[in-house]
Amino acid sequence: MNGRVTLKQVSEIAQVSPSTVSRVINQYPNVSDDVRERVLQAVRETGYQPNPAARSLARGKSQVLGLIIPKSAASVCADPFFSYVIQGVAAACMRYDYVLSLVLFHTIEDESRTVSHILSQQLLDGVIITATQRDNQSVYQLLESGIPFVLLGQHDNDQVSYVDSDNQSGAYTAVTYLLGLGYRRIATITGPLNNLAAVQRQQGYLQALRDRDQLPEDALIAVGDFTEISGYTAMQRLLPQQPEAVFVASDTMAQGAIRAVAEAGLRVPKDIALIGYDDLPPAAQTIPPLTTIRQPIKRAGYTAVETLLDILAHGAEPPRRIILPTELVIRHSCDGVRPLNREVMA
Amino acid sequence: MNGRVTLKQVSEIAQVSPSTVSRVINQYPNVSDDVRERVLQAVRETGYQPNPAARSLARGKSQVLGLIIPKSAASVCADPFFSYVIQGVAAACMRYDYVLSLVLFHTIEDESRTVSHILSQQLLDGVIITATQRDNQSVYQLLESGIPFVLLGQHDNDQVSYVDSDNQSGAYTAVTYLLGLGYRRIATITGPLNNLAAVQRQQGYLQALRDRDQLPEDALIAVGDFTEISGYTAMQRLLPQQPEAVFVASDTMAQGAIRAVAEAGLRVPKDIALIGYDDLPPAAQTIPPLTTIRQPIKRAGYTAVETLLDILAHGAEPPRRIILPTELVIRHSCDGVRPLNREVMA
DNA sequence: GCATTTCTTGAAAGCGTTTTCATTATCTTA
DNA sequence: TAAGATAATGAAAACGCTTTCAAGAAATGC
Repeated sequence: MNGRVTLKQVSEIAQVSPSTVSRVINQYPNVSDDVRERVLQAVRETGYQPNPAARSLARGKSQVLGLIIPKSAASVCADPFFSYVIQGVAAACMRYDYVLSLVLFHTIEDESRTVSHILSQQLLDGVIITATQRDNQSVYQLLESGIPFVLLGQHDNDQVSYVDSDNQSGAYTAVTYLLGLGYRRIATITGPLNNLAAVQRQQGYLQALRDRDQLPEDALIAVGDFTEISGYTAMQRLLPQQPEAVFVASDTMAQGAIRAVAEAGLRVPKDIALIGYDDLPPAAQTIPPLTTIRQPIKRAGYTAVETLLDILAHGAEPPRRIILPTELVIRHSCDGVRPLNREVMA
Repeated sequence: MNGRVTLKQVSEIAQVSPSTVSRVINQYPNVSDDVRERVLQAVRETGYQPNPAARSLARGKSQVLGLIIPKSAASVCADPFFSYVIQGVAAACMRYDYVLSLVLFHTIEDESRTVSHILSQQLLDGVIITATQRDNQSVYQLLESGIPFVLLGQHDNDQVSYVDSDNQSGAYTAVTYLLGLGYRRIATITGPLNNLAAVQRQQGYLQALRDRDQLPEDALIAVGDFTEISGYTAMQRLLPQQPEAVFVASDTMAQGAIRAVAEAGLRVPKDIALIGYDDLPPAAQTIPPLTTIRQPIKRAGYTAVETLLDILAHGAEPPRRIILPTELVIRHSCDGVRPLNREVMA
């Protein structure tokens, strides 16, 4: 029938009290089978759907989750990373019947003001925040406010629950793979060092070298900021050092690196091998297609929601720490021949 | 004070009835100045924030807007278009104090089921839907349901309100620009022809040719589907026709086209000029940087929300049709020298 | 200066659920 | 089979706001 059926009307049709209908709807155990069936029948007939507002009011929960992305508009667009996060989170919200409230910031100044504004609305049951900056203020605001939240990305504070992918191990795998192919003088282009993920990838890089008794050289480490152009300039700085291979901490930067290599009249992978990180769609379309480390961004978003719901149900203690595994995706940017020193990969 | 202050508590502090507080909060005119001031003072003191659930219930409005993106997960990610849409919509929702509920579909089968599910929830005050497919079912479902909605993209049905950018004029500008530079034998790579925007861009292309007395040739029209790879193959089909310039209906396809040109041993823009459409960030990073038509996607999202709110406030009649202008962004993919036939651009 | 209109305010009835509490009906168990 | 425990149900009170209605106060018109 029409969409404005109320619980009371259902109760009249089923000849029971509203309380009982509510119990059936919410799957309480203490309802006799025949009554339950009668109610369900009435629900089916009428097409009854509980009114979310009334439910929120009575239960004191909004059934709304916030996704806070504290990044300027420009960078959200440029980076498909956020598309994936949003997708994963949206899918999970859908799946668990939550409404997703998306909060994007345009400027840093907005951020703290808006976060506290958001929180004071008592609108959100919980929050997911993507904050990879090490010193992000919003995280502390959330912590202080006591609202349940999950961070996408890691954090030092031992009260925060987070979901992240294993940056260090991903980087380690990448570099070990390059070493296994026989490459030496492996350089890296890192992300911005105030970004925890960037630091962890760098550490994975260093660890892999050390485990194979390679001495890391400062000259082989160029700092970027995850943008294409920064990959381009970083690579230009690296080229005089004549690295045989480069571990680039993001696919986007790898694109820039490829560009720099090409402009220098060199070839990937013949003259220099490149391995990226992220496995975003453009990675498969570079020339040559990029060998890279896939991180399960979408799944991380999904998992973050599930973790948040778990916290909502069972409390924030103990904090949840979830690290998702990464995966090596082999394409053709490391296919250069390195007959010397060739080893079998672990 | 704490976040659980209720209107009634405020009313006690201000020594007025709850009704009066409500009137002040909602900016009703009929409140004497001194009373209003007393109430506002109490609100400030307590940090009172209205409870959204209670308000929704009483008003019968949820203050939630839905954004429906009927696209498979993969394509949403691949296409930054949607990032922009989401941003614009999210920003506007924020601005007007609405909650954004994001609805993404994974499969087409999901679509109609989920749309009706969504609608039956009586959760959404209104909906924005991005549907560029000409025969999209969801649009009819929305129409039938009577829920207020705005389409991002155009539609034949004369009851639907929409916001879109001016595809035909954008394409017209692009082709006219090429003609003005002296190029002849201008080809086009179109989007999928079940997509209205794609068709309109094609029409703009045709019209521009006709207006300059150029005869369109079927052999110079290659159909793509907005993906990089389709641009690549379309360009391969076009090359034997030796076009001097190509109007490519999306930047993403233009990237593929550049790739095909490069592989054929030719150069953009020296041997063949290319002009794109969209002006997404990657456009500036192609080699050479892409001259393109900028469409204000984010602004369209923002405007769609404003239009929807207008409909919510004043009814869906008459349907709103908003066409936003596009803009020519000149970079370096049309810089080839064409000494013959050079004309002044209109 | 009295009747009429207009303003300002408060009381109270919703809005559609959930949930507590009390009541009755149904089992156990001795 | 009586007493106590347990299960199934309904009445009614929240939840926190908006809004209608009525009443009293102030302003207006003649």
